[in-house]
Amino acid sequence: MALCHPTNIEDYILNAIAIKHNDQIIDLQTAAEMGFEGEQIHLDNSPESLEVLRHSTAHLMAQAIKSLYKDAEFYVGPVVKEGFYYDFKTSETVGEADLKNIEKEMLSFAKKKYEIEKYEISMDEAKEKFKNDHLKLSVMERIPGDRVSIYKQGEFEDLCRGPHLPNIGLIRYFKLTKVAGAYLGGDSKNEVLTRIYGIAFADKEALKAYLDQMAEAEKRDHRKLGNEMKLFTFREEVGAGFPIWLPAGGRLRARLESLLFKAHRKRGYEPVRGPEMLRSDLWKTSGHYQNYGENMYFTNIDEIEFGVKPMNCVGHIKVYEEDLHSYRDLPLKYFEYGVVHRHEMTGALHGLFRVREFTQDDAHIFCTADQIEEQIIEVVDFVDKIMSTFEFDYKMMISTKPEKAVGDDKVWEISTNALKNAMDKNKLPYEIDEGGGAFYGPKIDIKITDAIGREWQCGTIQLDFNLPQRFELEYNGEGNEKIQPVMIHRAILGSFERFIGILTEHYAGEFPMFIAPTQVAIVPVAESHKDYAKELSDKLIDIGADSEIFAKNDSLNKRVRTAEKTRVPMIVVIGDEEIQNKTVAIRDRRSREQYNLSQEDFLKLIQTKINEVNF
RNA sequence: GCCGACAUAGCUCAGUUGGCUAGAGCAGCUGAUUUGUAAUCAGCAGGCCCGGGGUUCGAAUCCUCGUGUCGGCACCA
Repeated sequence: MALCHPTNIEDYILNAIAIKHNDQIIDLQTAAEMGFEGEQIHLDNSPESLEVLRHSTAHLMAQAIKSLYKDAEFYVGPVVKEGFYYDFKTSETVGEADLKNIEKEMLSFAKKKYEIEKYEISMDEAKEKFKNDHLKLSVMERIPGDRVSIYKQGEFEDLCRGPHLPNIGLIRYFKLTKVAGAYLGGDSKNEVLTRIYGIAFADKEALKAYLDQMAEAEKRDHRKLGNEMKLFTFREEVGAGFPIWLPAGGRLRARLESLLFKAHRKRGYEPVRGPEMLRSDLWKTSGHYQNYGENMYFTNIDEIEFGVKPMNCVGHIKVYEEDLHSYRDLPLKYFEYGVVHRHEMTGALHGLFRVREFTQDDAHIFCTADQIEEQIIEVVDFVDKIMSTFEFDYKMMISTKPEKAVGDDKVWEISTNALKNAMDKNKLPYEIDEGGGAFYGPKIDIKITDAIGREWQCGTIQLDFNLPQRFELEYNGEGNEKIQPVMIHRAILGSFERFIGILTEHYAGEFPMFIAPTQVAIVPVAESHKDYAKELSDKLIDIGADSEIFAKNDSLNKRVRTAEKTRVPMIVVIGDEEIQNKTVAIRDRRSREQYNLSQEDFLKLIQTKINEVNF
């Protein structure tokens, strides 16, 4: 297919902005010189088109920045999942308020409709050209070969491999979204550059849809909803990263805990509990003192140093040590809603997603090497049961042996294969994170995506050969020989804090009946109906449901509205009619319907809804 | 920890270039009203303007040091 060389912007919109050749996006500048033919890419919102558009928008932004900040030097400006960014440096401070100015400048450049030209020069020439930009020079250090391409639009030139739009006039619908600091090369030892993020689309509608979607996501932010629904709070005087659970959050959490408790008992786990602080000597034995001490909190009691636990393994090991064990006893499974403290860096704290004190649904399985696979399968199954109950999309990653590791290769191979087999047998997809395992063993991480697309690790399943060895754990084998057990460290929700945060965003606060802080809102029509409301409320408690009576001295409409705003799953209105007929008038939030039920059927319905979920 | 921004009533937010007694809506309290499915009316109360220090005749407002929060980066056993 021949390529046209349009003479005005409108023609570009009609014609291709780039072509796709052997799955590679080739811009017109490159195609013109190389004569490639291929599938046309038009300016639309396809991934290929957006890739080109956003890359060029990043350049346009750099052009605007250069024009506003004369001493600006530029590092890299790639296209990423959520748009694009450019890292740069200037002597002036760039804040959020400056984004509008930069956008304005970008638009005024775009109006000039500069052609984006491409030419190649030798590396030496490039180094001469960018000799005043030490950031660009450091980019060049990493480029192999001795020729580089330069893209030029108006006076602005940038070292770049492309692909780019043919003309900057095509860039119209974009927005600079955030300004941030970022370490050069992603390494905290390096200097900090200014990074501006932006987004661009082919048309106005797509940009608007994107911005609306972001605004929607913001509404379901668990920090906002947690505040509105009074689930939890943080207070400056209490300290950063230490959540306070309010009654509504406490009820929700208690429901989750009790469901999960039963689920563990069904699978043969025994509840145990270790102390909150253990002597530092134990942390030295486990290796945490040496390797992770800077993330732990320590205190002295009678001149003996104690470490507040950052995990529950050691406590469970002490449970294991309390008895002699036979191979016949294994697997042994201990679980605990273990409160742990970790010194997270201030900048890492984020609502309930990242805190300094949290409760893990933690368990340790002590088993024989032969049992690893079946135990993994059981845990993966457990995870899937819970994730599918909540309709979560989740992703699993198997992390393999890292550089720094303990245990011999053979054991690593067996355990890594055990993880892979378990996944394959369940036909569960997974990704491999090569070398991303813990130093004591490979692991499977379960990641859930939040309302704005960020991935958060929740559950984890880790094979541990290190701690059993360090603590010299053993059991008696068939021939009465001493054998070292294998330890599987696992958490399914990960932590109640993070999981409830994600649940809140997932349901936008509209929790399903079985987990909701309050199951039913009761609205008596008039004062004379309050007794019946109380009666109903008591009956609900008897079947394990929480309710709230809205009997304030307000209009009925107002109280229905208030009840609705609490996001309670079901509202029942009761008045003379209901009392006389022993019925309730139901308003179901999910189905948006109103209907009547006899009191008996209503209670049965609630009971069914609460009990229909088991993990 | 790093870069940038922010912190005013329980909540959401006004508060001009430093200058009157720091305001509003919602929530709360009191009264009237007793309501049939998303806001009844009236009144009242509510503030160490995040904390310490400074500049100034005068600071919610300017400077400084903390604390906390937000957006990223780095970190996340």
